[in-house]
This record gives sequence, structure tokens and C-alpha cells, in this order.
Amino acid sequence: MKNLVIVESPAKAKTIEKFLGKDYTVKSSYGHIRDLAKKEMSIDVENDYEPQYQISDDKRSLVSELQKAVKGAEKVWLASDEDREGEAIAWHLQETLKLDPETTQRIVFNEITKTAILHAIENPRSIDMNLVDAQQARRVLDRLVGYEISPILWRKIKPALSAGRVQSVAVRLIVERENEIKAFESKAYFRVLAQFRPVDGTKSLSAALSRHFDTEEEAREFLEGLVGANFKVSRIETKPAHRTPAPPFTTSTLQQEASRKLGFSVARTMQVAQQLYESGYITYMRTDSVNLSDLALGMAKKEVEQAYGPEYVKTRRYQTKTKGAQEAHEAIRSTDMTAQTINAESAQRRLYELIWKRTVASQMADAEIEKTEMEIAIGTKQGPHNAELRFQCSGEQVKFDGFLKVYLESTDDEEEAGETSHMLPRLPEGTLLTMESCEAGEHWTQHPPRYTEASLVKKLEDLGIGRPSTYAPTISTILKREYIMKEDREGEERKCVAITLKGGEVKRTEKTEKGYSEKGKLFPTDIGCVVNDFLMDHFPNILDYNFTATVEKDFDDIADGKKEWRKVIDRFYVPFHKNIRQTQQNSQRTTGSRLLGVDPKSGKNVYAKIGRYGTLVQIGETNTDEKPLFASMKKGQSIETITLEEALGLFALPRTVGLFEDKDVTVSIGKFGPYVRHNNKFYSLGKNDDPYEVGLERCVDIIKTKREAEEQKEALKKIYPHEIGQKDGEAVMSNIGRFGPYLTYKGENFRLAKGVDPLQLTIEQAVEIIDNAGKRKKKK
DNA sequence: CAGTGAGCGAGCTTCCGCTTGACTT
Repeated sequence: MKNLVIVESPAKAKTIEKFLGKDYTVKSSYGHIRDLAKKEMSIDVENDYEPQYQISDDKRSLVSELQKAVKGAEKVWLASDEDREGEAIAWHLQETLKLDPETTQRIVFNEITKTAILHAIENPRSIDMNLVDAQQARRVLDRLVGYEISPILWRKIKPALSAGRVQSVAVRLIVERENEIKAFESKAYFRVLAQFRPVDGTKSLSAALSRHFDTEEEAREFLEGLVGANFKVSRIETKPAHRTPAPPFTTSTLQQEASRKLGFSVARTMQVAQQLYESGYITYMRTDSVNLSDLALGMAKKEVEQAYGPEYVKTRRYQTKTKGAQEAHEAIRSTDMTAQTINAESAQRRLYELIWKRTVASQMADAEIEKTEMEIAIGTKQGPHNAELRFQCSGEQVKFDGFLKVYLESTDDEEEAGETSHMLPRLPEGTLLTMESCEAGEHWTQHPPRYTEASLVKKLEDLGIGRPSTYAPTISTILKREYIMKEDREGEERKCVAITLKGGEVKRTEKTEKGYSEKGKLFPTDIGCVVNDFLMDHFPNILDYNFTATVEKDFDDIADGKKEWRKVIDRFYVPFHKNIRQTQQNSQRTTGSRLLGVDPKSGKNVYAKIGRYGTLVQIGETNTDEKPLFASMKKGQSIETITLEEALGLFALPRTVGLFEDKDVTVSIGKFGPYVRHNNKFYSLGKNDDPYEVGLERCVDIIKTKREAEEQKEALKKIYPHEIGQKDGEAVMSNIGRFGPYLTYKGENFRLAKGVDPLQLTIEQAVEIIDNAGKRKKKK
């Protein structure tokens, strides 16, 4: 082997190997191979913040494999990504594999095309230690923040909590949005819509009044004033406009569009995109760049020309504006622009089509639109009506569809689509109109929208917080810590008044309308709120929305050689650590406790608060001789909203629901959730059974079902393990396990396909399955 | 497998950013 090239991703390794030919072996590091040791801080604060690195557990065998490859190679090329993390990966490789900096080649390319790679090979350099130091500063800072603040939360609030530069800001955003929503006072207003028809025309049009009314009285007065009024077109204006396509996808915009158009969670989008990437359908999916390679621009141009004609072509190069973007990769695009779709399972196909459309549309001409705005004046017999009040409508006509032929980006706006965005008839100024009907409908102002996973990612990206590879994991983390919940919420029902004018008559009607339903929205939990309050009180600088942006400037200075990383960290750490010590000593234990009232039975106080294992209610005081009573809260209850009655209801467990076979049937909640207890045996309640409500009949049902299942299990035990036959003198056994039916042969297990009955399997079929599995293993 | 929450103190938890693959009984 002459040349060993190391890249970050195995899929990338495969592609590059093809471009480089047989003198090059390409291997992958699978990201970072070394990191700060996990167990403790692993930063020697006393010794100028010396980091203690360790090969990651799951990389041990990979590192020894790379070591072997290095020994057999004449030259080693480190081809990790061209950004801070990539440079650090190269340096850690050089250190760990004991490569000679003099002879080791560092190369970079930010697009996977033959030209780019050959160009890189022609222009090697050495490792940029300034960039590596910027990464070390980033890494050390994150560890110091995370590992010093988290233990304080364990002591002051609850064990196993966490805080960090990124996750804590994500939680803050959600908590603060919820506070805004709580503070929001929804106000009613009346929106007036009318249908008009030209006196001599057939086509009617709909227009909205130029202002809203605050009260029903005002709206009614206005409508009554319209009786006998006349209407004419007072202004009509047509002007050309154009729309431009959205830039190609980055990780963040892909997550947003897949959420809006396909309803995918952020994690699902990344999982499916990974599959597409590994199959070679799309370029790398973790990127902050909107840049397309020249090769891609050429392919897109050709595709647009052939599919839609030359007038649809417009080559565009987009500028990445995202804060802190590192642009180590291309934008996310189809690798083959001629493939509008692919033959794959539904999720992959739909995500691919979205990416294809977005890529191709980004290289298409603007849409040319003609916008028409019309105003309708109101005149009464006494002369002109209040001149400020007039009806307005606007319409659009697409003159040339351009990129709209392929793709239109969606928005997060939940408001109803404008009721006037249709084509308008061409009516000259002064045209008289008759009003067919008019309605003043009651509406309510909307609170600011809660975040979805995708809109949270967008916000974080706008703030420059987090990276493409961490958006999805960050959301998982704050969900797992139970700082936030993802929930659906039905819109509230409201009585709406509508006043209509038709045929000279004003009428009032009332109907109930449901507000906007929210799907997959992010809500803070009690714990999220309490932790956020605590952090805002004691570590406001870390929670500051500009904290990341500020430290990123320092990291840039380190990368430019203008600052020394250890000094940057020292300037941060000395005051930070002092704050940690003070918080440790001075801050109170925080439980978010709220007094709900007095228990009528005992006369003692009832509280709701955070305990070691979650939220609970408590009767009586702590720190007294008498131990208080405790009960866990149910899902969906919160410290802030739980009532005294609901709290007292939680003490109803364990509950005796009746007798079965002369023994008590009781219901309670245990370590593994709600259960039924009967004759000293335990039976888990179903997902939809409420332990506070469930009756005897259902409990008996659960007991019987479990008994039947156990009988079946016993019956299976008599059959399995079953010997199907022998192969090379060893038994081939079938069995049924947790993951379905499987075969055992020479101590190895072989999974059977779903629905296969192991008893119907012949020895020939079984042998075939074992042999095939063996072949597959060899291939790997 | 079927409750914890006080207090005592053992020993545990935790960060962000790179990257996938493990394959159970």
C-alpha cells in the first residue's frame, strides 16, 4: 500500500477510493477517535487547563486497525473535514497514530468531486495548530460548564439533571415562550368580509374591510350603516412582482421542511437522510452550507433545460449567512439530478423528492407574478362614508411560473391563508358594485406559537447555538431529562358572534368555534421551569442568548493566532468557578414548592413540589417529628395547575376494587407503573387504564388474560427448544424468544423471518438459513 | 420486578461535537 487516506465518514471513504485509484487506500475515523476522559473533569485546572485525552471506548479496535494500516503505508493523508472539529480530528489522529508531522499530509476538500479531491492531493499542508487550539478551547469550555454546573443541580434540585451551553439555552427558549403565552391576553376583534358583484358582471369577489372593530356594537353600527350604501372601485393597481426560490437545503432547513411538509420529527429526518446518504442518493446531510459544487450546478442546469426548457434555467450561487457556519461540506442535494425520484421505501422516497425539488428549484428562474390591489369606496346617500373605511382585496396572477413549477417552500405561519389571494377580475376605476352580503365575524388574537422541534432548531441556528450534528441529539437530551414534553393540544372552544348583512337585513348569530389545534409542540415541564429559574438566577451569563456568539469570537481569534486558548479559558474560568463555589454554598435547595391548601381530614398543609423522583404532593411538613405523606403526581399534572382536590385524590392508592376468587383485588402504582395485585401476584395495568378509576371487571379481565398468556408460555416450553434435525453431527434447534422465532446451531443464534412457524421448518430449510447467514458474515 | 420523598452517607448521574453500527433470545 503506498498511500493511506483517512476521512471522517465511511460512505465518503468509499466514494473517494473510486476517484483515487489503486495506489490509495481510504479508511474512515468515524468522527473523533479521542476525547476528554468521560469519568471526571479530565482538565487539569491547576496545570494551565491541560486536557486529559483518552481513546473513546468504541474506537479502541478501530484505532488498532488504523495503526496497522499506517505501518504498511508509505504516506498518510489526513483528509478530515475543513473545519475546527475536522482539524482536531486530524491532530488527534496524528498524535494517537504517532504520525510524523514532517511527512504527514493534511488535505481538505469541501465537495466530493473528482476535481476537488485531485486538487486537494496536489495541495497538501500541515496541521493548523491554531485551529486545533480553537477546538480544544471549545471542548474544554463545554466540559467545564457542563461538569461544574450539573452537580450543583443534583444537590440543589434533583439527581441526574444536566446543564450545558446549548441544552440550557434550548430549555430557556421553551420556558420563556410558555411564559409569554401565559401572560398573553387574547382579545376579541371583528373582521368584516364582504362579497361584491359588478353591477353588470357575473363574477363576484370577496374583500375585507381596512380595519377591524374591537366590539360587537361598533361592528353592528358599521353594518347597519351599510344599508342603502353604494360601492365603487376607487383604486385598482396592477404591478409586476417576482418570487425567488429558496436556497438548497442545510441540515436545519431540511429539518424544518421535512417537519412542515412530511410531518417528520427532527430525529426521523436525520435517520432517513442518513439512509439516503449511505445509498449514495444525496450528499452529506450534516451541513451548514448552501453552496453547490460546480458539478452540481452543471447537472442542475442540464436537468432544468431538458425537463422544462432553457427559459427556466437560472444558475444561482447562494451565500451562507448563518452565524458561526463552518461550511465544511456542500449543501444537501441529490447526487444525480436526473433522478426525480428513487425506488425506495416511502419515507426515503418522499424525503429524497423533497431534496431533489429544492435543489433543482434553487437553480431555476424567478416566478413572474402580476399583483393586483383593489380598493372599494363606500358611499352613502348623505355623501361619502368615513373615508378611512374602505374594502380592500388583492389578487395574484402567475405570468411565468419559473421555479414554482417544481417547489414552493412552506411557512410555519398558522394563520389561515389570506382569503384574498386569488385572481381578481379586471374592473376599471369607478366601476359600481353591489354588495351581496357582508359579515362581521368575531376572532381572537393569537398567542405566540409554541416551538416545534424544527422551529426550535431554526431559532438555535439563528442564535448560532449548536451545530448540524447536534440539533437532533440536543432535543433528545432535553426530552430525556424531562425538561420539556412534546404534546398535542386541542384548540379551545369559544363562542363566536357573527353579524351578517344580507338583503338589507342585519342579523346576529352565535356559533362555537374551535381554536387552532397544536400538534407536536414543545412544552416546558415543572422541572424544566425550576431548573431554568435556578440557572437564570445563578448563571445568567451562561444562559445569555449571546454567550455562544461571544465565545465563538474568542475561538475565531484563537484560530487566527491572535489569542492563546489557555488564556481565553482562564479569563472565563476564574470568575465562573468563583460563582460555582458561591452558588454551592449560598443557594437554597429548590423544590418549586407550592402550598395548595389544607387537608380537611388532618388539618395539615398540602404542597406540590419536585422530589427526588419527580413531582409529588405532600401532606404535612418536613423537618418535623411526624413524617409527611407523599404521593407522585400523574402524567399531565403540574405544580402550577394542580388543585387541592386533585392532590388529595392522589392519596387514594392503593385502592381495593373488590373481591375475586375470595381474595382482595387492589390497584396501585409501583416501580414499573400501575398494577393490579391479587393473591400476592402482580399484573401490569394497560396503557389506557387509570389506576384511580379502573373497576373490578377490568381488573379480573387483566388477571385472566395474564393467566392465559402464562399457560401459553408453559405450553411453548413443552415444545421448545425443538430439534429440527442435525447438520454435521450437531443439533439444529428452534426456539421462540423475545425477538421472535430463531434457530440455534453450535451455540450461535439465527433469527427467523416474521411469521415463520419453526415447527413447519424442514432441516433443509434450516440448514439453508444457517449457511446464508454464514455467507453474509464473511462478506462483512 | 411492584415506591421512592425526612436524614445519614455510600456511589451514581453530567457537557458538546465528530461519526455509525451493534443484532440480542
